[in-house]
Amino acid sequence: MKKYCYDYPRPSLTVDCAVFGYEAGGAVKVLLIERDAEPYAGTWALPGGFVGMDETLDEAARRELEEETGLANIYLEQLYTFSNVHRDPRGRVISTAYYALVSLAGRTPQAASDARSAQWYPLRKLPELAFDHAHILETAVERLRAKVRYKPIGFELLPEKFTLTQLQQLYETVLEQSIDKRNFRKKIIAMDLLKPLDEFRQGANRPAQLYSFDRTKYRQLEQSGFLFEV
Amino acid sequence: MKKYCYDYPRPSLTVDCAVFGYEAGGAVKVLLIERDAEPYAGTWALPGGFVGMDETLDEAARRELEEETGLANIYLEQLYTFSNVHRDPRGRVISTAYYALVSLAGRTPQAASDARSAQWYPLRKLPELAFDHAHILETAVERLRAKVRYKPIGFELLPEKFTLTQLQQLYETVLEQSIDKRNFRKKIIAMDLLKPLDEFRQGANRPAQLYSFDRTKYRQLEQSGFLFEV
DNA sequence: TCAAAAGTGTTGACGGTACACCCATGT
DNA sequence: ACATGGGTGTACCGTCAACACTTTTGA
Repeated sequence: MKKYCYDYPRPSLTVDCAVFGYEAGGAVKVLLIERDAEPYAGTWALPGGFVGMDETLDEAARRELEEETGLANIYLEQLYTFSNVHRDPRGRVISTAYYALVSLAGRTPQAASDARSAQWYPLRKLPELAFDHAHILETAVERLRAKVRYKPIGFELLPEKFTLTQLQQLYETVLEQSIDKRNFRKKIIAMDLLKPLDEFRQGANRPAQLYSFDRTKYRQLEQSGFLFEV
Repeated sequence: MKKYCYDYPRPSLTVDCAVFGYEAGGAVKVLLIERDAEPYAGTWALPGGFVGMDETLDEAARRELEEETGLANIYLEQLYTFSNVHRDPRGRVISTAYYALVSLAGRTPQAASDARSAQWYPLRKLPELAFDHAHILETAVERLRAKVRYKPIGFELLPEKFTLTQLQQLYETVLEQSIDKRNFRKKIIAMDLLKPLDEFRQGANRPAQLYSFDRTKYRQLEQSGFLFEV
C-alpha cells in the first residue's frame, strides 16, 4: 500500500480550549494561561497544545486542559477548526478549537490548581491574547450564546443544586438581557426537567427552593421530539 | 525561536466535502466520486484530499471540489473535524469535513464535468462509502436539516429564480414532512425576503410567479435582530 | 420592623394551525 | 371541457409578554 500521505510536508495540528466559568451572581469568565515559551512568551492564551499521534482531538483537548489547568470531567464540545495560513508565527499550524463549561461555585477563586499560572478573566476585561485566540474566543462566545437558548447546556455552568433565580441570572448574564421572573419560572417549570429537591438554599433572606437538572428525563423527551428553548 | 513543532511526528490533514444537490421535485442528492487509488479503490467516497501548506481549509475544500467534480463558487461551510485514530488505514489522518449546497436545475444529469467519475446519489440510495464517510455524511445531513430551519440556506439548493411551490417542496423534502400551502406562503411572504419578479414559470398549467431571494435585505434584517425561521 | 430576595396569576396580543375553493393555462 | 398545479382568507387556539403584590427569613 502506498503511503504517499507521508511524503509531503504537512501542517501541525493543535487544540485550543475556550473554558467558560460562572458563579452565581458573577460574570462569565474565561480561563487563560500565561505562556512561558516563545512565541508570545508572557502573553495570555487559551489552554491547548499539540495533538498526539494516538489520541483524538477530544482526547487531546481534555489532556491539555488537565495538564495546564487541572480541570477534568467537564462539558467539552468541538467549536471550529481555524486554519489561517499565518495564524502561528512558528509555521503552518492549524488548530481545532473546543469550548468547555464549568461551574465555579465552591472552587477557590484562583482555580489554577497546581498547574502553571492560569487565571479566570471576566469576558469583558480580557488581556491581549496570543495568536488568533481573541478571534477563537469571539466565535466561542457566539456559539455559547446561541446554543444556550436551544440546548440545556446552561446547567453545566451551575452547581448540581441551584435555585431558579440562579438559573435566571445565568441566562440574563449570558444573553445580556433581562428576563421576566414569572414568565421565566413558568416556562422552565412547564418543561418539567427540573427536580425540586428536599433542600433549600439558606441565606440572608427567604430560603429558596433548590432544583437539579434531570438529564435522563431530558434525553427521553428529546428523543420524542421535545425542543428545549429559553 | 524554537521550532519545536516540527520535531514531532504529526497527523496528516485532509478535507472532505458532503455536496448536496437538489432539483425541483426530486430528492436531495449527494455527489460522490469513485476512488481510483488505494485504500478503498473502486469504492465511492466524498470528494476531498490533503491540505496544502499554503491554503486554508476552506481553500483546500474549494480546490479539491473543483479538481474532482468541476464545481466552483458554491455555498460551502465547515461542518466538523473528524479525528478517530483509525479512521484511515494509511495512518493517522484527521479530516475537516465541509458541506456544500448546489442547485441541480439546468445541470446535465451526470454533472461530473470533465473530472473523473463523479455521480449524484439520492440520499436514500447510497452505495457503501469509504473511510468514515458514511458517518460524516450523517452528520452533514443532520446539520443541513437543523440549519435550513433557521438560516436561509435552502435557497442555495434552488436556482436564482424559483416559485413558492418549489421552495415549499424543497423544505418538505429536506425536513421530510408536509407543510400547509397557505400557511407556508403567508409566512414566507411576511418575511419580505423574496422579490417577486416580472416573470412567470410557464408549464402545462397555470403560470407561477417567480421569486428571487434578496440576500442584501436579509443581511440588513439579520443585523437588526430579525430571525429567519421556517 | 425593616431590608432583601422568593414566590405567585391574570389578561391581552400575537402568531400558528387547520381547513376548501376558485383560477389560469395547456391539451 | 377537463386535468393540473397556482393562488387565496378566516376562525380558533395556544403561547408569549406585560405587569405588582405577598411571603419568608435574617439582621
